[in-house]
Amino acid sequence: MGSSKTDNVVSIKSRQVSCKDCRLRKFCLAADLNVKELGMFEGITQHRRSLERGARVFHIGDRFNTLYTVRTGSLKTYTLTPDGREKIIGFYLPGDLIGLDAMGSGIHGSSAEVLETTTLCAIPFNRMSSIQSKSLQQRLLNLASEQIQTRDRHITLLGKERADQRLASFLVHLADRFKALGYSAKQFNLSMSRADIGNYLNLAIETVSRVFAKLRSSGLINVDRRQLRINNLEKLRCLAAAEIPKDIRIIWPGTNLNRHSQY
Amino acid sequence: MGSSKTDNVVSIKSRQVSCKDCRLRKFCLAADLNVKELGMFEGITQHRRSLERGARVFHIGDRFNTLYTVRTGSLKTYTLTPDGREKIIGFYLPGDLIGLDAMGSGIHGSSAEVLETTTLCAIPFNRMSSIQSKSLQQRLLNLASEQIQTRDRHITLLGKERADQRLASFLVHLADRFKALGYSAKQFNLSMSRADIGNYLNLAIETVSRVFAKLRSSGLINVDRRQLRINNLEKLRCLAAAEIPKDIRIIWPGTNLNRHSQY
DNA sequence: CGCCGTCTTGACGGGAGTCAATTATGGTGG
DNA sequence: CCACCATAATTGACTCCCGTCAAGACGGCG
Repeated sequence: MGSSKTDNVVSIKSRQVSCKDCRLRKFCLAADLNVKELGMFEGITQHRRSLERGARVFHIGDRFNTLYTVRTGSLKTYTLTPDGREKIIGFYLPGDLIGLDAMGSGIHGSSAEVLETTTLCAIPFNRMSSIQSKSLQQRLLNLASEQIQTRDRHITLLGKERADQRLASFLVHLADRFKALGYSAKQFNLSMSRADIGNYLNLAIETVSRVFAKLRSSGLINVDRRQLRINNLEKLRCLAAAEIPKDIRIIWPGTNLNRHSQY
Repeated sequence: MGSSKTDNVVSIKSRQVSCKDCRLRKFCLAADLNVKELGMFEGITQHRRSLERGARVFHIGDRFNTLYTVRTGSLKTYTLTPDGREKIIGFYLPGDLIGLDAMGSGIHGSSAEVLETTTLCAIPFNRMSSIQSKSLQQRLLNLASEQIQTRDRHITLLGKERADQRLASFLVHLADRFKALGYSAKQFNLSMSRADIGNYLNLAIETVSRVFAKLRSSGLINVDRRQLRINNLEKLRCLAAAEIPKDIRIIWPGTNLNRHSQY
């Protein structure tokens, strides 16, 4: 079925929040626009009906023509491995822009799938380009650049060798993002499954489950299904960062560096 | 010292190849420029003296002001982990553009270090922006987008569970890039150390060495120090894709052949 | 030749993957 | 309301790939 869900877009202007008043504007493409530019931008942006869990926004191989900003909800993007399994690249929250990776080739190299009931703003790329706005061009470039840095941080995260560090980093990063959005950093729910988390972090689903259990029993977090509460964000952050450099072993030979029970 | 190496840039116009005749132009920012634009672009681009192995082009935390295109040689970029070790994000070959990740924040989030004697073209970002060229803007955006896709492929590569798949993927990717540059895909030398490769692929240096040995003993490649010869690129590609060619067997030491060594 | 950094090779143990069984949850229909 | 099932998640047992430690080989260079 491909990207059939992009068909029959119904603009629900009556219920839409105008870009001018949108509290997510500072995150999105329209961040730096003046009033006139904002009007033009709003004119081409389509506020789409909500999508249900599992719906695909675009798929690998689809022709690129639209950028999307998450308004509410969340989604994941993934590529396909040569043997046909999905590899999750990122999770996207309100304010995030998706589709940037396809501008270069004109073909989507990843798929985007909704994790929960989600609403998006759709921004036709051609029409957007026709808005001759220096601010908009600049903003687009900056967002692309930021996404490169985001990828770099993800790659760095995947370099952490131990499973608890990777999961802790993931949770801390989520907490920071929710905080930046004005939500609670300590309490939120995970819209992605354990399988998604494991896929994202290169961990088996059982390992994710076990690390959750360990973090819970150590008191750092509470988890019940998708509900997460972080009891000690700072210690979690330390765990995420704490890798024991090899030199420390040389400095304190024979020390029992029990790496698991310190938190 | 920071980015002191960017000081005292000496333009060696006398020996420089003009952008117009540069065989790497189709890869670089100047790809789509018309004659007039090309002249302006060439006017602001500085062709820098060669850098020696270990030289840093920019460092994490440096203020961003210049994009660089690799003319000859190669380099690596890396971030720092929270505990201060480097995590290699990518290797860059002639034609590649570096620095794009810093446009958004204005601060470099990664460092770039030369792996061998290398020459760069330096493109001051402000002056480039002052060239009001639609083609140039577009090209910049496309390259940023492509780098996002490159990162996504790298993340996908890191998701491969077995060490030989990751290393094979790495070698195949290198081969493809050399071929695209007009060099031999079958024979080239690795400008990066085993430690760099391991860091890039999330493998211990010993594992890299062992997998090289296995690939050599299975006849897929020849390696002597940094010299690499690929004897069977297609089978290497299959291994990278986790598709197992029937007539190749790689015997792992201390492993019974039950499970994975059927190839 | 001795020093040093890079790389290789061997031995060993552990963290996490795999397999499997159990529980919890949610949706559906009788 | 409960039986029924599918999916998600947990937990246990076991295996094994690869990281770690250690020693040695191989240049390159003064």
